[in-house]
Amino acid sequence: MADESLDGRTLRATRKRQHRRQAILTGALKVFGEKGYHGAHISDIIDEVGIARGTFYLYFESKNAIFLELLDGLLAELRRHIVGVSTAEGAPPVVAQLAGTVREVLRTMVQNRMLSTIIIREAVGLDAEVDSRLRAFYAELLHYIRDAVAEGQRLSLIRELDTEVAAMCILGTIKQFVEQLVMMDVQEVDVDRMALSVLDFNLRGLLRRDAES
Amino acid sequence: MADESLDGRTLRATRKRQHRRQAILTGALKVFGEKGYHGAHISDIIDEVGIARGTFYLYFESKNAIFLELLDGLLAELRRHIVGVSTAEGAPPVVAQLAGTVREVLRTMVQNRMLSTIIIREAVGLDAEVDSRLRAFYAELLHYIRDAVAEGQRLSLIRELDTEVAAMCILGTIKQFVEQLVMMDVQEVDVDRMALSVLDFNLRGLLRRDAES
Amino acid sequence: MADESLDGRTLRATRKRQHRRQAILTGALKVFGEKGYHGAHISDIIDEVGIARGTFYLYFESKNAIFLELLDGLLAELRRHIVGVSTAEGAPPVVAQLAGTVREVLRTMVQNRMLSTIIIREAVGLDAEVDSRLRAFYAELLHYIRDAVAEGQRLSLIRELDTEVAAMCILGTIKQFVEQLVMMDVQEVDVDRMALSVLDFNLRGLLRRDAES
Amino acid sequence: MADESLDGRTLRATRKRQHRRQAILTGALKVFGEKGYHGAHISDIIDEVGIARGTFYLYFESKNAIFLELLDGLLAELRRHIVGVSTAEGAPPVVAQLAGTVREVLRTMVQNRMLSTIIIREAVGLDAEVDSRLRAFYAELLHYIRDAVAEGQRLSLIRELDTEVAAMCILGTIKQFVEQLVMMDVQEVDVDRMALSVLDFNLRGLLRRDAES
DNA sequence: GATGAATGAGTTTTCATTCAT
DNA sequence: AATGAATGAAAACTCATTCAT
Repeated sequence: MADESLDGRTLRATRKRQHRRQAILTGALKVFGEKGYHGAHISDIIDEVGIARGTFYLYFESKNAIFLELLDGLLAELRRHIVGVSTAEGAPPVVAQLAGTVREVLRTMVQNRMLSTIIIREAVGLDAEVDSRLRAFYAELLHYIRDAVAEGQRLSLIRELDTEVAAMCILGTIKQFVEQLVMMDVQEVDVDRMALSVLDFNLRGLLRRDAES
Repeated sequence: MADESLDGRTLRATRKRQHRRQAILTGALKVFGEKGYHGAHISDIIDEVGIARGTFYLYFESKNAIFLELLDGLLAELRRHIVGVSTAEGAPPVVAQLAGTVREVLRTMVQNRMLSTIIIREAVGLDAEVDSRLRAFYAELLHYIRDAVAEGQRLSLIRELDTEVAAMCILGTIKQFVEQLVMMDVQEVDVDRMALSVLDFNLRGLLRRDAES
Repeated sequence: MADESLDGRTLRATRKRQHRRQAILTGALKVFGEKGYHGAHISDIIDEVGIARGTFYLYFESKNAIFLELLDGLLAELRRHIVGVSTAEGAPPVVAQLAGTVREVLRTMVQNRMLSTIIIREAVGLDAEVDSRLRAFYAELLHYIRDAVAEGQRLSLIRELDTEVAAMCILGTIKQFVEQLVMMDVQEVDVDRMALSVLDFNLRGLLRRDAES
Repeated sequence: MADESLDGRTLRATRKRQHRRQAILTGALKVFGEKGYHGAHISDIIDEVGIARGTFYLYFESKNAIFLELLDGLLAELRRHIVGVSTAEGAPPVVAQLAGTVREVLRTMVQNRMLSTIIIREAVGLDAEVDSRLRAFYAELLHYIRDAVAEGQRLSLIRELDTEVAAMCILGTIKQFVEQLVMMDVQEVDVDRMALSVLDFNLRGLLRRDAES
């Protein structure tokens, strides 16, 4: 009996702990999103969550640490959606795969509107650690895009061009869309349509097909 | 004699004042570029310029004020290069005009590498004032691009597409290039070639011409 | 049965309580000895003992209270070894009694190495209470030594000298030895030999016997 | 003219700076002496001196830094009085030289009553830096005393004994006297007489000359 | 005008103690 | 009794801005 009740208690305590930890993360996310990293003070976070000063430090080591954790969370989620383009038989067309990735990245960032703002706008230069993680993430992203483009070339879907330049352009268009989406306080955005628009632009460019001739 | 010498003195004093003011702006630009807005302290600026602490406040009202002035300077210079697309007779082709603008924007930002970093990365969220100026600038830029695209459509150079989306994509590609250029510590970059690459990407997209058929 | 078992339970509970109280005292002693009063945190003590934070406060009122209790314990033990010099018939020679006391004091402090460190180095100035107890203890000690010296003079064993000064010197030599012993991490020290050395120095001084003539 | 007046101004400014620096040191000394290292807060020091919080940090890097400076000052002054025993012809007798050193050490510490308190009681264990300087100082002191004792033995002034033990005993007696002097709030103490008493005790010990035979 | 010493509000972080479970 | 999460007062330190000289 004792054991069971102890287990129950411990379990409940652990859950409560996790719950509060999550509450602090959520509050911090809101505050960071509203005020930016430098404008957000520990005081703002604890006021938002409704906890005492010391309680914050019971769950996180510092302002920087909680920010890093939020950042890591978002980057991890983004990475989950960035899966290499597959050319296996039966796999969807490369372009469709790309469209899927673009759509998921946009969707994730719109859902994490507040943190995305910071990632895109403010995070660079905050901190050596933050910097290096962001750099690494963007490098991965560029690498992924470059590979996809190269694969498209191998399949003769994509024309001859500098894959490096193309990757940068694509990344730029995505970032700009996220920034726009995040700045607009629109709750419901048709992310799918947007992803298709971005992709369409990147695939076909501005010119009329016959304008080049 | 007295009058003349006074005039002379006043003149010289005014010139000296202007000169020093400029020196402080230059020093601040360097420091902001190296350390970012929050990392840059008044101490860093006065050390860089070689003036006393109080002197800084004789020329600028606050840290924020000098930053705003630098920002305004860059935005003004950028605006000078963003001239509406002309369809007057004898004007260069629209595409060439666009290429020119892209080239000048890139060139200006690379030349003002340090401040550009801040505009792209850090300035948003600093301050209501800074924010609104940046928003206004980007809005103008988008507007300019949108108009140019629309003009291209009117001339049947540009295919049917959402000019809003196209403008955002183009802005995104440019920003990404600037960020890349600014991050790389390359002194000499072939901005012209880059502008052409960006333009080429934006004009033609990724796909092979015959891949669509 | 109920009564008996209740008594038994009460008894067992009381014993357990005493046992745990002692465990906390021991853990605190170790921590205080290693880190000093200010460097020792309640967290260190409860980690050392393996109890919860709140449990500590079930047994002791405060950090200061447990420190005071440890201090009192050591002082009481030291006092037990400081018995007045006896001149009763059949009593050992005064010098031998002195030697015994010095030996016991050194031995006790070396055995309580950790607490002794604090008494000698850090305890003064911590707290009015701690201060007054230490002052009282040292005053007693000085008094004891002074009396012993005076007794030695009455018995014509000890030369004419200021007993106050002599007592202070003797106390000083003992404290210095304890400090040295405690600083050296030697586990086994020949306390007896040391006590004899100290005593020899104090009795005979530096000079050659014939150097005075 | 300008140069001269500038020099004058600079000179005056420098003097004022030195003066204020000294005032802070003095205030800190008083506060440290009254409350001990841990009990002394920056707030106490700035209240004592009558300056703003930031001003303190204009002159000293941290609480630890100012304490270290005070400590170094006292140790330096003490070292000035600890000059090796000279056996050159015409030099004063070794014992007289020793007496001089003891007298000067006592005098210096009594004059720097407040800091001496901390050195003797509290300083060990404060900080790695403080610790190592104190250790070094005491090691020097022991070395000096040991050498003096050995020299006395070479000159047949001092009897056969363990110079290490003797040095520790002598150091102990001196420390005890300083502690006593510092604790007593007596303003005027006959340091000379005390130094002679200490020395007499250390030289001749307790026993009557004829008691040993 | 120039100087730089002085200011003090504001920020992060620590840790002994309390209290609901 | 035991637990350990929560508390919040208190402390060190920063830095944009002011002001007497």
